[in-house]
Amino acid sequence: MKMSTKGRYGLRAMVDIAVNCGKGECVSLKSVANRQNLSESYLEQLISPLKKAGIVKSTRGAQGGYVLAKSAADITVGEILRALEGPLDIVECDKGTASCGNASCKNCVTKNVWEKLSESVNETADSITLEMLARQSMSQD
Amino acid sequence: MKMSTKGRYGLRAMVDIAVNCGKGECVSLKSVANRQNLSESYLEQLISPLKKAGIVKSTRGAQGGYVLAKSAADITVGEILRALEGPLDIVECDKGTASCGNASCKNCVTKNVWEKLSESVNETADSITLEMLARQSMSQD
DNA sequence: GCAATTCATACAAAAATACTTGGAATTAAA
DNA sequence: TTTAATTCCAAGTATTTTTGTATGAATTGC
Repeated sequence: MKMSTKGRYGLRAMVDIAVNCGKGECVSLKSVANRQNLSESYLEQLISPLKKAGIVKSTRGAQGGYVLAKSAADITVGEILRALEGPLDIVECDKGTASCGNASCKNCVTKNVWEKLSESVNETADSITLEMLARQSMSQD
Repeated sequence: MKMSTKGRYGLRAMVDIAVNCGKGECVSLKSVANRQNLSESYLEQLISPLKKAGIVKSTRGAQGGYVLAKSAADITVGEILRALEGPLDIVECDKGTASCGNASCKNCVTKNVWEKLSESVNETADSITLEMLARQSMSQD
């Protein structure tokens, strides 16, 4: 039931990028790693799915780095976490036998539970934008 | 982000017990395991925390088994899952350094995110009672 | 006494997590 | 044009967690 470091570190990295690339300049992962006290090489792995999801853009080479691919107000926490962790479903119940015990899912009343939980997690995560977090972070410094 | 088999199997077992012990009689784990197609010895490990949490009662010896320790209407899914899985927190942020990177948690704007997610999961899980699930299950058979 | 059951604990295989390592490709700046 | 800084890519690895199994003791109805 716990979120892995992918989601935890990745969201922190996104807030860091949102805060530190205000003037069109991009930020290197190295600087993110230093500020956030994270391993740079591990961050590299986390940023990759974020790029594929169209959340950040990169420029290679010296002086390169990352910028948000769109406005922070248009990026939700849900979007970020799904890119990093896959579907935010507490239980994936579509395999039938896996959690139901019988292929027909006849007795699978628990399925409704997992669906409701997924719904509430996704709704909550989607209701928070990166801009909100960036604003909070900046008002603290 | 996924719930382990503890929560999945355990909740199914609880629904099974709620459905199959209507007349004050108790149900053996063996019968639960058979109906639900689960390993009996593994179920034994799952029922233990449920007993400690005061959700089921047991009687030992031949003809022994388990009964709900209180009315199914007074048992929530949240209660069951917390007994099985520990706190239903997507991230536990109280350790400071673990997810924040600095002990003072100064920049930990993500903490608010994890707290909101936890809140919505707990609220949703607590809004579903075992009675609702038992009713659904019985109406399907 | 015997069989059925809960209860307790230790062990083990498999899977997932959390990184590290090594290098290739790209590009701005010296 | 070299050099340093960076993204990008793919494996490899140690640790932890998960998902059970195995063994046996304790209890109790028949």
